[in-house]
Amino acid sequence: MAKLPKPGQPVRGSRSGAPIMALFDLLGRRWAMGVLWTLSEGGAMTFRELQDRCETISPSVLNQRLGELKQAGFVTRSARGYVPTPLGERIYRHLVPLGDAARDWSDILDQSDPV
Amino acid sequence: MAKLPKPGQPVRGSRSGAPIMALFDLLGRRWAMGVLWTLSEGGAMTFRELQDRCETISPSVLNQRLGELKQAGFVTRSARGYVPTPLGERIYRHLVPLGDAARDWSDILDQSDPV
DNA sequence: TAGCGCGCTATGAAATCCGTAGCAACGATT
DNA sequence: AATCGTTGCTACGGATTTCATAGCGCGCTA
Repeated sequence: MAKLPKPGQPVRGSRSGAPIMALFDLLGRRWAMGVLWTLSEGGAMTFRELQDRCETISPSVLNQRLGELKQAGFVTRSARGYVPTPLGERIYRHLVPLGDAARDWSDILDQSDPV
Repeated sequence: MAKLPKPGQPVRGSRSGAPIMALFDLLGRRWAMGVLWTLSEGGAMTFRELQDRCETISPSVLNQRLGELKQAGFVTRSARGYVPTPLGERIYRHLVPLGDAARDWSDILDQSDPV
C-alpha cells in the first residue's frame, strides 16, 4: 500500500517533498480529484451515494481514496456523511476553473478533430 | 495501453465523458501534472532535461505522459524542445494556486502534526 | 426474526508503473 | 573515418495499483 504523501517528506516524484509535488502525488491518484469534486458539488453524502455518483468507482478504491483524503485533512466525516473540510473546499475552488478550461478544451477538440 | 481520455466520450470515471472528468482522467495519471508543471516552470527543455528535473520519473512513463499530453494538445515539441501549448499554459495557470494551497497545507500539517 | 441499507473488506485478475539497460540517430571531435 | 557524447526513446521483468465482484457485520424497522 502506497504511503500517504506529506509535504516535506520524500514523495513519489520528489525527494525534497516540495508541497506541490506531495499534492500532485495525492491528487494524481486515480479518482482522487473526482471524489473531492463530487463531494464538493453534491454536499454531504454517504459512502454508497458517493459511490453511485462516481458511476464506475470500486468500493475498495473509494475507501482508499477517502482514507487518504481524510488523513490529508481534505475530507472529514460528519453526521450526514462525508464532507470536504475548509481546506478541501479550498482545493476544490481551485479545481473549478479547471472545469472551465476543460470545456474549452472540449470545444477545441470538437473543432479540430470532429468524430 | 490506456486510451487517451477525450471529453464527450466515455472515460474512466464517467460514461458521459463530462469534460472535467476527462481532464481528471488525463491529469490523474501518475506524473501528468508534474510534467506539465515542470515544463511550464522551466520553459522549453529536452527529454533528458525534463527527466532530470522530474528526479524520479522513468523514461517509459515520461514518454507515455508526453505522448498523452501532446495528443491532448497541452504540450508540443518545438525546435528547442518540449513546450506547453497555450492551452497547456492555461491549465498550468490554474495549477499555480494549487501550489499556494499546498504550502498552506504543509504549514497546517506542521502545526498539527510535527514530526 | 427477517429484511433492509449501510460502511466497508476480501479476493484474484488486469492494468499501470517502476528501474534498468541499451539501441539508433545525430553532431562534434580527433 | 573512427570515436565520442548527447538525445530520444524502446524493451523488459518485476512491483504496485486499480479493477469488478462478492459478501460480511452492523444497526434499524417491521
